[in-house]
Amino acid sequence: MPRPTTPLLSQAGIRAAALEIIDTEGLDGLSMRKLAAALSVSAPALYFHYPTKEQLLDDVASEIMEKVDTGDFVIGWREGLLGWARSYRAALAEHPNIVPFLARGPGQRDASLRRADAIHGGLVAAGWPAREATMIGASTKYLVVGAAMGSFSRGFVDDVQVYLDRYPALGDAHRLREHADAVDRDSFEFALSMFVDGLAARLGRISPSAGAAARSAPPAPATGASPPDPR
Amino acid sequence: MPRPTTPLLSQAGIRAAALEIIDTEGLDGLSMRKLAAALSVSAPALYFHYPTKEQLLDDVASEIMEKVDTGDFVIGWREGLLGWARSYRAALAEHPNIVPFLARGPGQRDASLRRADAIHGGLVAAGWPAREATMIGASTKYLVVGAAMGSFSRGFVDDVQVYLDRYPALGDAHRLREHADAVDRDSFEFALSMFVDGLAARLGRISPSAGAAARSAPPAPATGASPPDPR
DNA sequence: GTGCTAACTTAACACCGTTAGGCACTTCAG
DNA sequence: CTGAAGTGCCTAACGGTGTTAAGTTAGCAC
Repeated sequence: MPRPTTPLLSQAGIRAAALEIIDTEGLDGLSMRKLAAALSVSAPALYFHYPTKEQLLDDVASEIMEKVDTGDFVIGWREGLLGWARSYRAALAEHPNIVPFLARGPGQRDASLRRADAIHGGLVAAGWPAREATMIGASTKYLVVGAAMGSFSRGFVDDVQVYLDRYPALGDAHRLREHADAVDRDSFEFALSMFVDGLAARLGRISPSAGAAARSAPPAPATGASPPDPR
Repeated sequence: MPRPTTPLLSQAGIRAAALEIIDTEGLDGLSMRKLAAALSVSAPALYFHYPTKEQLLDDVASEIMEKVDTGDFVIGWREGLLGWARSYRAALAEHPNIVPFLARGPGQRDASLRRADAIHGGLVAAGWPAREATMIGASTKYLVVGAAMGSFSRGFVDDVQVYLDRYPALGDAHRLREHADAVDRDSFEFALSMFVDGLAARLGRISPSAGAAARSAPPAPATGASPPDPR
């Protein structure tokens, strides 16, 4: 019976169902037919609400990225960078299966640009040259995305392998995954610390006042940290 | 006419053709039928040489990874780490389209383990605690893979966008890609320096002798840097 | 020469994203 | 109150995918 009294589908409902399938069955486990079945509907019905699967995944990805927080830059560049990196990683960790998709999509949405701008502004306000602020943003993203790939999508597990080979006492086979998770979590925090330490030393070199300020209290209130909206 | 006098296919030939398609048409552009056509053969013929497309891609990926070099650890941990990271990134840069696939594949091949072991051994020989050596290896990989994702697969380009928004003089639209490439290359080197600087400072703290040695000349010849073959 | 295996062929299966066309229901114009 | 328009679903179908099954013939061992 076509055309039901009250609509069966909505964009939000479709996104939610899609994300659930991705979480439980992986990215490859999501097909339009399976998604439709989960919503008790025929596959083509979805195309009335989303023009394409790609578009749907884009929206799901954006929804996930909304949990990324760049607010800590008002405290200081160090805090801002750490807060951003950790919330970014946490967002990806909640839905590891979608990470491979994120690696393709342009992600050029407004929200994405706004975040990039907050980061850039926060760094420049703290005394970083604009060019280096760009590179710091890119570098941090490399760490997060790289960690997400390594940890969640099960690729590149050789480090863990070697680790376990070397300490067989820890290597009860059935605990491999949780050990791998722990190693990855620690490695991410380790990388982040080393990177930020390197940054702090450099900032002290190129802008001693800003470097010193960051080492004790936050610098002058970060007004002017929000440049004009890009685009 | 089945069963030709001289075999038409070989694993190496199939891999080469597959990589060429991936390079020119992208990862999605590779289908078994198209690959077969490029080799003037019917699609099922490929299955006589490779049990599955996944397996074929795995082999192609391994071939690419063979150019990764971990030899510089005999000079010192810093040189070893930098050499590894750069050759790793270079290998991925040569075939950017396959990077998204690398993010899934287990890569638990022997060669991969041997590399991980060389890295671990080189770091430990230089005075790093085993646990931290593991994390350094993982961290470096995060940087390389994250950079590969950001640069090559065109995802996450917002940084470049903001950069260009801020310096419109540089932003001749037709040069966007080359600017993006430059920003990414610089950002990778920047991230690597900051990370290694942070590491050097830490090593100086936890093992002053090793830290000092690394700052001047290489330490004692790195014999004992090659632990038993894992697995 | 007979039989066995290797290396291909064509046909076909089940699935995929997506489009075309039909049908019942709601909404609004006159 | 009637009729037209449009909405939200349906089934059928297209061209594509990875992969399997079954058939055919060349080369080789005995």
